[in-house]
Amino acid sequence: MPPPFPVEAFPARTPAASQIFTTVLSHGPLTRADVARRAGLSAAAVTKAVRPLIEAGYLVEDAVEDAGTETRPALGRPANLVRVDAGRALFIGVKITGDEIFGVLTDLCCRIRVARNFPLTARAPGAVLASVAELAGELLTEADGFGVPVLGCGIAVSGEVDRAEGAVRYSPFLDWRDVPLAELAAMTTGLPVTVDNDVRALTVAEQWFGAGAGLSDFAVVTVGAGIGCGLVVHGRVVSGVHGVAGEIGHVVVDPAGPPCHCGRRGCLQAFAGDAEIVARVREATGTPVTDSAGALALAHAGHPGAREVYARAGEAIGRGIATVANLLGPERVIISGEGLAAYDLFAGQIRDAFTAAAFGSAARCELLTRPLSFDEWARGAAATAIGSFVRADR
Amino acid sequence: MPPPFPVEAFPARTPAASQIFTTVLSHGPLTRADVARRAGLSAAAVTKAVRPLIEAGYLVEDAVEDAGTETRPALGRPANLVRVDAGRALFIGVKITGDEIFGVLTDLCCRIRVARNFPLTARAPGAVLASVAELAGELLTEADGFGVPVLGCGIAVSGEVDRAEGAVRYSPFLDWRDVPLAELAAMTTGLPVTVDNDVRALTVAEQWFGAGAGLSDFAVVTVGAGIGCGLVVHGRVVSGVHGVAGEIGHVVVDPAGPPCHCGRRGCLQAFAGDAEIVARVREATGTPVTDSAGALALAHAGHPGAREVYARAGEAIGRGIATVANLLGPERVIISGEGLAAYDLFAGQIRDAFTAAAFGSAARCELLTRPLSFDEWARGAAATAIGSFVRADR
DNA sequence: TCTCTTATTTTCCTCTGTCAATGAAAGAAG
DNA sequence: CTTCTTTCATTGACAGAGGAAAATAAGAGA
Repeated sequence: MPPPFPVEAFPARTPAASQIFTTVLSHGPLTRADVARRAGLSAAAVTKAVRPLIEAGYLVEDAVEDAGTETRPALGRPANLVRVDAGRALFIGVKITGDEIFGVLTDLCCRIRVARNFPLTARAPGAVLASVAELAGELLTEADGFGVPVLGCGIAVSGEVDRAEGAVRYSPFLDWRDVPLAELAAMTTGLPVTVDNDVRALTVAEQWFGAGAGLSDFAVVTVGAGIGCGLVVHGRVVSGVHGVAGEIGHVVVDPAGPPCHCGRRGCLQAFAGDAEIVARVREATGTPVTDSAGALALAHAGHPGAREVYARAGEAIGRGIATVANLLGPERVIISGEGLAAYDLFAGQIRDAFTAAAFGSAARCELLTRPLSFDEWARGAAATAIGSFVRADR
Repeated sequence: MPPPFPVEAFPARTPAASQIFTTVLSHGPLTRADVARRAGLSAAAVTKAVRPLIEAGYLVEDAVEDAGTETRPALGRPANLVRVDAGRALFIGVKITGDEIFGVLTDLCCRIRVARNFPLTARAPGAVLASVAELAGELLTEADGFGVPVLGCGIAVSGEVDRAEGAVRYSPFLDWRDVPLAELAAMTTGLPVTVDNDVRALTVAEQWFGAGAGLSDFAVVTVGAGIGCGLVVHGRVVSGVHGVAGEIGHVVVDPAGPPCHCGRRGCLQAFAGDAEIVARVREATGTPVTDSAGALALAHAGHPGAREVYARAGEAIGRGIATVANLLGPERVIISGEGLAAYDLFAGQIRDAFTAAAFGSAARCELLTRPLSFDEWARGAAATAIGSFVRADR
């Protein structure tokens, strides 16, 4: 969405410059020669593209200090490392849930500097927007202390989101339909705003700054209140033609399984969603647990019924991941989300079910876990803002 | 794979030229202005790129004859249509199955001109290669009659195929592992050879010449001996990092379902594979049917048990398609394959199951059926060869 | 100091695709 | 019948992106 007033622009007009910057951003300090190799460009092109980025302060050249002698080859001229100046700019990321909003202030390398969260009392777009504006305002005040500009704001919402248009098409949790959130938020915050689906935002963060860096094909599976999945295919996040993609939560794992709130039976969600696990533990143990912590405690205490519930959840998750792997053949699947608190309880089942259901070479896909605090969702939103900033016009 | 001797090269060095040619190839005769709009280029670029292609005979300019007055706007200079000269070159496509090989000779627009098939008696690479050489030889002889050169050969094999390397990594039906088929076949046929997975080849054919033309995201689901799926995401066919993708056949639809030859239970394949349907019809009706035709006849005769088998197959297919739609959000799913002979028996179930299991806007994905003769598999292989020829070095 | 090796920069140079101007070929208006 | 208007197509000048090769830089070792 166009910002309401002129904002500093990223000085990378050519595709090569964007590519070079993102290479440095994702792969830490690199020599120019390395950048050239990774990006498939000539050394000359790198030199030319890097100069304006250094002049603008987005990149810095480290002195030849051999920070890690072991990596430097003995021969030849010592290389100069180029890296992103993380402190050059700040970004705001906001994750909106049905009853709370989380905000973070990050640097250019998407490291969290400040985190804030508010309860959300009303869900009407206007009310939420006011909360977002207040949160952003607080973060902007914090940002003043850093003496560098805030260059963008990302907002993550679950549901169907049209990132290009900056509109929330449908959000069940907020009960929104076709809300032009980017435009509205840009108006109230005075920043360029990027709106994206929450799981996709997290996927972008992994792609640029996490375990997906440098991979052309990977998936992120989030386990928590819902089961989500973000996909990167051919190096690009999959959004789906209609804004829906990665809906793994309602893939039917077992038609005879427990009923799901979506009306069907045996959805992955019904096996492994937070609330569903709690309900299932309650049934299985007869103990009136009311939240994940309670269910978790019961299972950790060794209650066989509770453990069984987690085991079945793990099995369902593993099978869901295998489905993704069979369909897309990703290089890696990153398992993440708040639900990982219970990881020890279903890690084995996830792996076993995955291995059993993965077909042929799809089984060579690597499974990786990455615990996730709730702030990281907001960080994902910030990552989308950084992405928008860096490649403003394509 | 590099051809063993110099072959005519496609005169399109720049990305724009390739793009322009493929636009004309996929979208029939177009005016230059239309091409420019579709390809997002300037009219000048189109004029310049088209000239050498016309000179080389790959494109022709139709006279201003208003073949379809209704489409022509009343105002302005009449446009000249540019189209591909289908007869400018020929290509060979070969599909290898476990017991037969199918070959076609197609023109540049991938229309079948000649079709041939051989039984396959031995499956060792050497023996198969000899058959392929013989088949290609016959087709080359036929090609002589057309007076235009054969510019490439595509070979489609089921299993894991590394198209870039031209190698068959693993083919269960042929019991091959790491066979450098492209290189070998190039040697024996004297043509540039492209090797790809059979379902992906079919998907390429749809993408360039069929119902997927112009779509950036779609899927092809084939129903036949096996259940396959080819995916196009972001305008590119998905191959998977390890050469496996679209393995929908062994997605578990119902853990309590019938056993599958892969060792699990309730795979989509176990519900809807040809042989599995026949077996299930036999069980359900007690009639010793031995092939699809028999099973089909029984169902068409109204035998309730047989109909039920087809209905369950349709349900499983619909659920599999919904899984694809939920994960990738394609614009269209093309249902194809020999199994469509039974389409009337499970069309309703496919649609119902799809609608029930598709999540939110994913349900807006269009389902399209396209009956498929067996020669079309070979045509798919030819399409990959045309693709390789047209964008030889990107 | 000289040589060897690799990194980086500089200096052309090619080459692609755009821009703006111009020519063409209709039908419409007068 | 002439002149306008509109859209298609072509041309030539041009910007500017990225490559190749040569020049320069900076250490290690002889």
